[in-house]
Amino acid sequence: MDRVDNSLIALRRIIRATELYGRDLKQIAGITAVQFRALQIIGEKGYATAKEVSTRMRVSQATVTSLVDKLVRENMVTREKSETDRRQTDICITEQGRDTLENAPDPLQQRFVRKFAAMEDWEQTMLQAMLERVASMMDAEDLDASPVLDTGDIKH
Amino acid sequence: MDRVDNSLIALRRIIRATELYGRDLKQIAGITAVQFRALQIIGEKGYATAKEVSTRMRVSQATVTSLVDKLVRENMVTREKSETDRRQTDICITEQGRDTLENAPDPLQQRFVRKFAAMEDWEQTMLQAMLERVASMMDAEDLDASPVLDTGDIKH
DNA sequence: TCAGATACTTTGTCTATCGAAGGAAACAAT
DNA sequence: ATTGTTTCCTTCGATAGACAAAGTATCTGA
Repeated sequence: MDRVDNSLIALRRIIRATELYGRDLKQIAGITAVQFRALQIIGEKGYATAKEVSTRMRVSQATVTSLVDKLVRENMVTREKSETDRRQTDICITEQGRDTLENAPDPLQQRFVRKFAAMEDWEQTMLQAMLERVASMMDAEDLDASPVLDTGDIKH
Repeated sequence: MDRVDNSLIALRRIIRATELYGRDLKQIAGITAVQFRALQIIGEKGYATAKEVSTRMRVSQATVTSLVDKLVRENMVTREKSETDRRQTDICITEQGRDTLENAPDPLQQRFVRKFAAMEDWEQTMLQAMLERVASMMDAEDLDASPVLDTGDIKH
């Protein structure tokens, strides 16, 4: 009967771990988790519109504007008026932005990845299935998950 | 090979769901997730010192001060000088604070709890085990997990 | 062509968070 | 006792993230 409770507690611990990691990242790498998420999205194709970032991160456009302001100040990205639709602004990643993307530390994921790799094959499969199950239990809509674990793609 | 990736994506979705829920809570219930966490801790015994809240939430005392300021403004808690150690301030929950604690909506947990309840017995057990496993994969230290799912204990 | 939609920025406001500095009380050691 | 240290809390100033509302520029469909 308190399987639910224990499951929820575990969930809290997981979420908490990512929160704390976000704070570390800020201190260590000089970029915040949120800025990093935005940078990741921009980095995927090398550029992105504000709208796209806004939609994918699920924040308002105003928020994206101020986020991009900071990234511009830090020379991670540049703004360039779109040629095709002059209402749009392409936010383009710079060399330095790429650099940051590639070199940001990701101790949290590494910890996960390391332990994951150490598991038995069947256990990995099971874990994946379970996590996906929980995810669909918790997010109603079909969310774009990318903006969240704060920490870039996995480097194997 | 991309079992890790898919697992991480699922994890991101889970975390994202809790983030979005926090924003909803704020709009609907007029209290933010963070304030709610603090209120929960205070509510456990009916009172708590700033230090205790700070330690358990893992934020600075300065943060707790401003957090408590807001809770005081909203009549959720009161400050009272401790009798035993006059450096300390007891933060005491009020009637209204208790009320908020009891009546805050927790749609996210409810969604989880509902679906959890619908699962087979063996599946519940398995899920719990898996979540606990992931939690221990992600948090190095023995964290106090309580301040995180933003949303109070489960009402069965 | 022009009215409405769309994309973005600006402005102003909130919350959450921190570090540094400081007051007040408690404790410790002579 | 007195003096020095530590602990607890608050104040102050700063920053990030977030949003709403209002404004600007551009596009599109009728």
